[in-house]
Amino acid sequence: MLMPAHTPQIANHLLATLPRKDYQRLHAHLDLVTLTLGEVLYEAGEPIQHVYFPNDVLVSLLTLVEGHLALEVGLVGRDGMVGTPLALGIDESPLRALAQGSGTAMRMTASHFQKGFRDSPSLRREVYCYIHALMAQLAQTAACNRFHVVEARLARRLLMAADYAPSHTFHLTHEFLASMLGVRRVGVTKAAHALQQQNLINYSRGEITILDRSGLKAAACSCYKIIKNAKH
Amino acid sequence: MLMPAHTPQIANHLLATLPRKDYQRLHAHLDLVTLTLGEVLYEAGEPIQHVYFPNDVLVSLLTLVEGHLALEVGLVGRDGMVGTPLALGIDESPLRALAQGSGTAMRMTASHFQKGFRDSPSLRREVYCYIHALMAQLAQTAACNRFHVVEARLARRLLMAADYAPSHTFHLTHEFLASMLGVRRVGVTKAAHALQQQNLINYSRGEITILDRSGLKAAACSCYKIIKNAKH
DNA sequence: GCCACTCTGTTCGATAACGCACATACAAGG
DNA sequence: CCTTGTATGTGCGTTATCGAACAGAGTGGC
Repeated sequence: MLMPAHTPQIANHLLATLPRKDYQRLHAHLDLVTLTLGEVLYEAGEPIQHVYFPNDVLVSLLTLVEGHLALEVGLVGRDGMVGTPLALGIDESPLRALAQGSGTAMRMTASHFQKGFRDSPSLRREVYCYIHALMAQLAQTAACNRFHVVEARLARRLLMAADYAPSHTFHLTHEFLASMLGVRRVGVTKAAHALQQQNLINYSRGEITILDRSGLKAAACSCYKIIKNAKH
Repeated sequence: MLMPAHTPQIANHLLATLPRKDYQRLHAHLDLVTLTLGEVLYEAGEPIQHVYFPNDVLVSLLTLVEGHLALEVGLVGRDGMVGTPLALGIDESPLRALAQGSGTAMRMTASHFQKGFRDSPSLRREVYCYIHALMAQLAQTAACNRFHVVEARLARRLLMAADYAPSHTFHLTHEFLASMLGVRRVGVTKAAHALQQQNLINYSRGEITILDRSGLKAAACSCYKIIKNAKH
């Protein structure tokens, strides 16, 4: 892994690739926190209190559209950060940030982040680069939502969950996935059923296991590869 | 308007709100260019040669998905710039930038922009703020593509065209709109027909006129207002 | 062992959009 | 005038998804 020897718990790529000097200055203000499924890191339209650098947890970014449940438009894992608007000089986001499972992240208050951001050119470079990747992800998601069928989108979503989750099993109910994908729960049930019959996944009462990763890739839309490759 | 007296042709908001001193330093490297419908300002995955600050022209950002025509995921008008990846330290975009009509923009080479960007804190602030608004637009588009019917999305798209176009009539064929919205040409024909029967618009062979702006707003999805309000 | 709850599976008709094919209509040029 | 090309309109059967309602099935508490 990329993490420096003196901080074994830092799996976040943005932090891990900082020069040691820059990292140590930030270190004093970074807290290791544990996030739980369903935790709202910030709400759309409200001031961002903290930024988060996920280690082994997935955070989703959701848009709120009237008459619909929140729709997922982006996913942040250990290669990103939650709270990018602060890096752009904005103190709130139009999106809600929601933890997708249990795991750890490095947390920093907004003001400490802003100071650290000013003082570290390396951090700025990393974060701006990540913002670019996130924009690519938002654009790809827009296209994916338009063109691809539920089954392919579900496969993509499960692959992304698996990439960031600590284990190959994770907790996601059909109901919850339906909200993320912006479809009915029944739509997810059907798609998940189809994937299970192809022996790609297995699930029961919210516990999903990936059986055949490459098969699932074949069932997913090309957006999976595109988004993955955008992060470099 | 916001444009300084000494540069009557500068209608672009980002440039117009710069302090005079900062603007004058940039001025030497800014060219007034005329864009024509269909002109590609940069291609996805190829180095960005110039940035553009639109005056009275609309530029759309398109994602390329295999098996489909390019889908519009964002629109840049006089309140934005084309070439934001350069501000994030990236020299190419995953998106294609396409001029949506004839009009003028201020153009700058990539390297001059990067230098000007380093030297002007005001420009940086403006551009980062715009990047935030653009991200909000991408996210909203993703949701809009998922939830809203063609007629509402068409209405929104026409309103946005009208907001940035010099006149209330503009040239957009059904075929072209279909590609932007990611639907069949027939879908646009039907939706446009419906809007025309409600006396909201009028069109013939690509020339579209808006007859009832507020009526069209009512027919459009709420995304129109949301995206507009995000730009401040 | 029973109850309440959550999660998953199934069915129904309705609808929006699809792909394809063809018909009309208008404009420009020889 | 006639041809060619572009733009728009229409009809057809098909598919993905919707909304709503209900039927099992596993899990945990009492």
